[in-house]
Amino acid sequence: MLDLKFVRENIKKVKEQTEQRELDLDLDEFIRLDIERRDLLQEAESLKFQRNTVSEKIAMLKKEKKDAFSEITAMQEVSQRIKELDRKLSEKEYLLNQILLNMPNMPHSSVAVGYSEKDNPEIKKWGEIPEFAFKPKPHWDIGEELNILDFERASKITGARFVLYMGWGARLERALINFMLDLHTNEHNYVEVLPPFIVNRQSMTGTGQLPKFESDLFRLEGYDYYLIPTAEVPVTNIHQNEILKESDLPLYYTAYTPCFRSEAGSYGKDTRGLIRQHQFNKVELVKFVTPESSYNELENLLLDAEEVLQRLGLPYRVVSLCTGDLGFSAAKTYDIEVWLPGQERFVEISSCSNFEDFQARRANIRYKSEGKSKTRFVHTLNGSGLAVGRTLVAILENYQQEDGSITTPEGLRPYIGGVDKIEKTRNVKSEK
RNA sequence: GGAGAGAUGGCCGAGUCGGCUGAAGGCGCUCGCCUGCUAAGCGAGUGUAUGUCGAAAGAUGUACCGAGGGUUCGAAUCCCUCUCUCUCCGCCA
Repeated sequence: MLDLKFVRENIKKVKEQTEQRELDLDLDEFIRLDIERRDLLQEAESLKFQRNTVSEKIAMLKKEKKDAFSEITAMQEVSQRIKELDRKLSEKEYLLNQILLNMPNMPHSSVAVGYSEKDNPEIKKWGEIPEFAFKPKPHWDIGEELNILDFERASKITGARFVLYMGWGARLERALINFMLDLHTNEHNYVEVLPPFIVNRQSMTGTGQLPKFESDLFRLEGYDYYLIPTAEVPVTNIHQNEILKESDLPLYYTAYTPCFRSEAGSYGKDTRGLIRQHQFNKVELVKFVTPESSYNELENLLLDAEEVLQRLGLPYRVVSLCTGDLGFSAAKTYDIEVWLPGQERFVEISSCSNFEDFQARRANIRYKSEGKSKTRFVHTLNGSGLAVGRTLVAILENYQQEDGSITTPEGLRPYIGGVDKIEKTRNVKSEK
């Protein structure tokens, strides 16, 4: 959420911004409501002052057994008027808040202006695109041939866009989770967190998924609860409504969670394989930092995520999202895209963002330095470290051998009992 | 799911029959004094949000005692609804 005062004072900038994103927000209405709200507030407050003073006087009069009838009748009217003003006021505030909650963050000045992902500048590249003496296969073929990914049975169990990992597939996924968590906790100083996978409306609003993106979420029937679309939501909301000590900052958290996304509106996109699933695993990195340090922290967050790919020997590039491709809550985002030889394309495997105080304001996460009285909003950041399913995809496609087996990345071997090669997992075929 | 108890400031903990209670008292913390050092002692201060005045220091208004609503001139105190915590029973990994 943007600061009301900021919007008021920078209405032109905000307008340009929302127009560029083709958002339908009535900012003139916003200005009008803001003025009305302040007028109402002023009137209500001066009446309340009057009521408080006279009420005290009434108490005195009663104590002295004197008559207070005229004061009381006068205040009856004042109270009625206050009630009316308060009602109008909360109406205006509600409307203002709705507009604010639907207003996206302002991009950082270093973000390139552009309209789509084609305009995202490439920041860096790492690793060699592997050469194959044969035609590399896409992971869905590899996975099914090795009997480690079963899409058919998953759709029987649940439906489309779910996957069943079997044997070495399941083992590899678990190994990746452990590998990532160990790297971030042992070497990058993150505290491991295992949060609830179901959150309430307030948490979803705090990080910016609600109210605008309800259709992307799975909601529990009969509750105001949602399945998390990313660990960002529960982990960022750990400190919802808290005032942190500056000396405790920066806070680094890492969490493994499954992520649930309805993928509404993505029909026909990535329908094969496990690139786009309703449920996938992710190890997330979340930071709470001071405003002064947040952009430096973003660079380091990116490096922490990149290191996972480097240790796994997977080639990737980093792009910086342009203004048109930037997410709702982010001020700046780097996407890491891993190379998938089976599909001959780069696919997003991590997204590292600085939200500045956008989420902190929504979730009311502040900090205070020792001895000083003023509180400030923290800056929050998060990044995937990494999307586990897509990492598994990248390993299958980049490490595939001509005989159909998979060489395992050296860095991962301690997590899979030292095996250097994955071959066919035994499968039970039905006779139909 | 059933029965009961509770929710007050950084923490503990008072708040009588509704009225100088933003909230006693204690602890903690900050600053100052005192003191060979430490400890103890003494004094002052110590919430958040937002508005107004002020260059600033600061002064001042309003709101906030789990959340929302109601009664009242006036509510932490009375009434209603909800949420959460705890205890007991049931069920369950």
